[in-house]
Amino acid sequence: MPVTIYDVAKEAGVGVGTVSRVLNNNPRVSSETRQRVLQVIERLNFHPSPIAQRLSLRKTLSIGVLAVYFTRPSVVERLRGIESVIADSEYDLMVYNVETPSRRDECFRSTASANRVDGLIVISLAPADEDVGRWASAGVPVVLVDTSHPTLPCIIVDDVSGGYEATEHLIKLGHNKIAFIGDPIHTAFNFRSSRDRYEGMCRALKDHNIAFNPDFYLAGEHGRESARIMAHRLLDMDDPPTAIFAASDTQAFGVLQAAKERGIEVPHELSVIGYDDVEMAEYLNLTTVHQPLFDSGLRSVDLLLQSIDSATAVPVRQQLPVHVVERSTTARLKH
Amino acid sequence: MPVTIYDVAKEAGVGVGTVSRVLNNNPRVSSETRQRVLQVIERLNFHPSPIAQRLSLRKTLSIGVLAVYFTRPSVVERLRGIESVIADSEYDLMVYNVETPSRRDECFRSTASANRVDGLIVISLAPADEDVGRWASAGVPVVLVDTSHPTLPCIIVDDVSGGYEATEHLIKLGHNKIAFIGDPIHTAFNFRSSRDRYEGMCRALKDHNIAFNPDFYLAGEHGRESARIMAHRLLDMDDPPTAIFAASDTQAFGVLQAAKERGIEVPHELSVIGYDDVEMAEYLNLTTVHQPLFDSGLRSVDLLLQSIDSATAVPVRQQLPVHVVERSTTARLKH
DNA sequence: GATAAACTTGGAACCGGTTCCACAAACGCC
DNA sequence: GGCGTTTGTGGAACCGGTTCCAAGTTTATC
Repeated sequence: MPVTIYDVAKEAGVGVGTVSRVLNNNPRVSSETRQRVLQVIERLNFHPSPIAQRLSLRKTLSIGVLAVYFTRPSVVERLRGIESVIADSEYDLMVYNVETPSRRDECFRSTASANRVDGLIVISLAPADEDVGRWASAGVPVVLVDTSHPTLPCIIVDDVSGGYEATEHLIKLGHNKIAFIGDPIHTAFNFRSSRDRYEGMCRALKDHNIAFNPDFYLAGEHGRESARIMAHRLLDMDDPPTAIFAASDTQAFGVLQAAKERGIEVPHELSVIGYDDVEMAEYLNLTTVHQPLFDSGLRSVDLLLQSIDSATAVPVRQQLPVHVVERSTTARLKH
Repeated sequence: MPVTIYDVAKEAGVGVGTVSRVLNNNPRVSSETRQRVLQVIERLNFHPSPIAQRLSLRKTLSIGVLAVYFTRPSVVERLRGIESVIADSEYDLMVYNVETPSRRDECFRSTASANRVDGLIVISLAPADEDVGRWASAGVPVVLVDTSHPTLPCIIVDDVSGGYEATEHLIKLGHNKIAFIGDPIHTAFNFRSSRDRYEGMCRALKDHNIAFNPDFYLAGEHGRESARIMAHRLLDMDDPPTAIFAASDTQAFGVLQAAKERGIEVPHELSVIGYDDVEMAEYLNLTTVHQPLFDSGLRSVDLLLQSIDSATAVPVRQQLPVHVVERSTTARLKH
């Protein structure tokens, strides 16, 4: 039923090779023949089958993106960066969302066979050496975003120094009772960012000779609600913190909610700083650590397309800058 | 280099047909042969090429989602519903993001050739008869979400009655100076929802014999910032509205921002109601009209898979329910 | 023990493109 | 006019699966 290259060839009185050459703008076709073929293509409304092209070219013409919780604001922003580059390329974008370890393993495995995707971007998921080996032997180029591996190109931010800067910002405002709210140490996906941000915090405290009260470290399931509850725990203490560093904006929102619920005024009675600088952070005037989310997506595709073309994957480690964006949830304490 | 079905066949000492039958769990293979072939498959680490399968089966095994502004919270939520069903199916998910009319046309056109996608979900974009015709002649099943066409299955909500209910909620609280903030009448993508919600509002006012002040209708580019500015325009009036109905939660957030900037207390001095019930609405305690976003995505895939299987696309018009969620941005006026 | 039916199996044809090779025609050169 | 080169073209082979048909083998039936 659908029109094929053979139909076009027969109708135009030429061979299939010639039609193919016309399609691919190969100069070795006389201009009269080219005209004739183009007219037939137009008349029959012929569109070459992408699948047949893919089989023949041995390329899938699509690149996969493997993301955890792809509806989280920060991930969405990265995806937007990725999409913006892919839309202008010859590639299609396949999205694989991961919400369970088994789904992750399934995705890691299935993308590691030839002819599934021409390249893969993995967001926030740390692949094991075994996974990396499978991709390598299948010849699938991979770029990591917000996670890293010694042999793979990756786009990251320095979460340790982000945590350091956030903390230093609070210290400079005169705080020394600073609490941390973050993700569990052992998550299903082994996320590093919360831990790194915490480490940055510890270093900053140490550099400023501030002792850290271990009770001020709280970790729980990622999410606003969980952070809200943890914040209440902190504020219930006899000697509560005067500032809270949340490992993400989402968690910072939970902290703000808790403060509101108890009538604690932010920032004059409590300073709150987040991390990510998602769109809502600006709206809610949240002081936070900005990281270039959109840009990270954009660059990851650039890197991927490069390593698809060059075939020799050069492991590049691009570290993007972070900086504190001061808004109105942090301030010097009112005495 | 990659292992093919021929390699497996030769290694196992059988024909390719037999290997294929083993792969597809065809019962017409003796169990000894099956065992032998499976062992070879395991040993050679063979994975059938999806592309070759697709060409041979004449199916792409992927379904496309065409979304406008796929990072908008409401769209993300629909996508999540879509993804949750597709992840469990044999299909891959291809995402096409549209931000300009030319990109929309390009996507409409490119998806309408055979062998690109097995089915298509279109979110919030109204296809022209011409587009629908192209899909039909290419035999591509299409399901529409948040938009409709007489000959295509679609998942919608009744925006008119949503607007009606929102307005009635305000009226019952004693408001009769109610303003509307929505999208421009003529958008690049010809969105209907804002207009329909406005129409619902008009009907409710009429049913309650409340005259509508035309100055209370403001339309501008979708977005928080634009809504904020429009809200200021309303509140600058000599006789300003006591309640504002925003055509989306995002716009309602802009209204709340404006109120805050002028020290107007919500809800006692001004009531604000939104539309969509995105996640942030709950956090910000925004009274709004809930529409089942996740569910709309979910159902659209169900419908699509159904019409892929049955081949005879039964035009179904599923109308999902909406209801007002009362939170704390609407209240009776304080005198 | 002959015949039919059921079960297995191999392999060619096919899906719809690309590409390489062979060959013919045109051209330039001496 | 003969010979090498360039240009244009057709078509076979190939990409890696699925499926159908023919044929061989086994089992059931009388």
